[in-house]
Amino acid sequence: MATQRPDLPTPPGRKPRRAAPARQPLSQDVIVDTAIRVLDAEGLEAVTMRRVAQELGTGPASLYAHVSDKEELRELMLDRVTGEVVLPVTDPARWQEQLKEIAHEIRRVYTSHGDIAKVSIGLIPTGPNLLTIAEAQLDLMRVGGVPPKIAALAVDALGMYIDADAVEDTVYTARLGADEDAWEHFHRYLNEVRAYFRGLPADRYPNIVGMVAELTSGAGDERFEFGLDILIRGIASYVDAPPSA
Amino acid sequence: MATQRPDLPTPPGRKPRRAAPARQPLSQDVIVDTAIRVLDAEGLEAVTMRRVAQELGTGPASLYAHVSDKEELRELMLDRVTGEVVLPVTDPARWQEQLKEIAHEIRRVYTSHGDIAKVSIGLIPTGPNLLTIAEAQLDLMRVGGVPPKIAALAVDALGMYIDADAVEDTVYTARLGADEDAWEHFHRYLNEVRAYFRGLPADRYPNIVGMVAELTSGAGDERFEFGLDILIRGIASYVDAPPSA
DNA sequence: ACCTGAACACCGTTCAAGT
DNA sequence: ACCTGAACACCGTTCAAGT
Repeated sequence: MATQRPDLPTPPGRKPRRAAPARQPLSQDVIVDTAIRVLDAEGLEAVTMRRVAQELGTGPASLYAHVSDKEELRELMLDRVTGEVVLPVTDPARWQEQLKEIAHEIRRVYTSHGDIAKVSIGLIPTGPNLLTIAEAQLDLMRVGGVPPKIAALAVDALGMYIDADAVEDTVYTARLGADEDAWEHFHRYLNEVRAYFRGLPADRYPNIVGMVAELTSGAGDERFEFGLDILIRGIASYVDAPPSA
Repeated sequence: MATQRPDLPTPPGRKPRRAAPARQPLSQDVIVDTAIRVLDAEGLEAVTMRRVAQELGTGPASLYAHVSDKEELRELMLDRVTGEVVLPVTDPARWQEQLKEIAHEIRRVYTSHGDIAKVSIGLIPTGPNLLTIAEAQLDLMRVGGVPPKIAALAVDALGMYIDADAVEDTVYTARLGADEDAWEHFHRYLNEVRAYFRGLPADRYPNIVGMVAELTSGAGDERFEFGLDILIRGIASYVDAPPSA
């Protein structure tokens, strides 16, 4: 590695080999790394070709040798991130609980990476890490006795629910930059919504007005848990009871 | 209206009152109208401030007198579109079916307006039309005996599912412009996915490889129906049986 | 093969100036 | 009050040219 002795200063008149070599040789990996760093710090909107290139000390055109376009970069980011999801070993006795554990784990990983869930929505999962997750979910439903067709659709429905929830979580926390106290801002907004609902004409919206508390409660984990429960109950209802349709 | 006699040509030397008056006086309504026209024809991405302004024969700056920013315009578009949703009159005996009917109706309206569902995802519904839909859903669950807390969360979960499905539907049909046969393109892509799944290592992805048919079937209505069924079954499971949590 | 500068055809938003 | 031109600070992508 060291063909040079760094303890001696460069002799006068000797030029460094290159003016300013890019710190790291460009590659798909370092591009995705950098993009994720920007994502974590400033959200998906900040991940532009130009911004990523700048972060790497080069121009935007240089990225196109390693990534076909911005959409591909986003999908590569998603698959990298989903690699952080830790999956349980299938335990037939706990298939419903483990299905929930996976959902919680995906949610944890997504919400720790800005609004990456936006990339996932409406995308057929083909990246290796997303496939591994689907495989684990299918395995749990198989041992649980869920009919294959239902299981396939359930993977879809679960994915949609997790994605949509993660996006919702980040929309309000990421709407304002990281400089403001996002959580407090969200609560202020929630209070505005509550007041707005309460002020609605009760004759036109009797159910909404009568359920303001329920509609604006559980902002986070609790709400997610309940929705998940609805889904898992629905899935479990097909065990030994084929769909009527 | 006519203070001028249009059958006679303008006398020489008489100038028309104004050089080229904008066809319609600018207003929030005509801006939203125009934006939706662009959405229907070319999708949400094409709805830019500049494009809408151009369509109205003016500059982008002119829109800011009627709309605070692009995000507000998008939300106004969403609420306008949801006004097309036709709601059933609550029939207690058919609450589950009617809940499904509403879901289908929203899906129909969304998919007929490009990828407008993208605006809905992760947005607390506050527009009058979205509130009317939520009110109808809550009413059905109330007469069905669903506990209020579950009903509130179910509105959320249903919304997420419908939104995510509508986005998925449009991602692949709208990805290529309207000039190509989008449906055929989608089928070709689906076949690629099938071949890709089939070629996966069966020892690592036994469930996926063994369920290729189920995983890539029902592209449209059928898949939506099944997912909806899972959700409604889950919701119904709470009737006279409070949540364990 | 990989990288780059410069250009092309776009963005959202602001603001001083006009009517 | 409403509208506008011009400007500012950005975009994604292409392409001929360099090494």
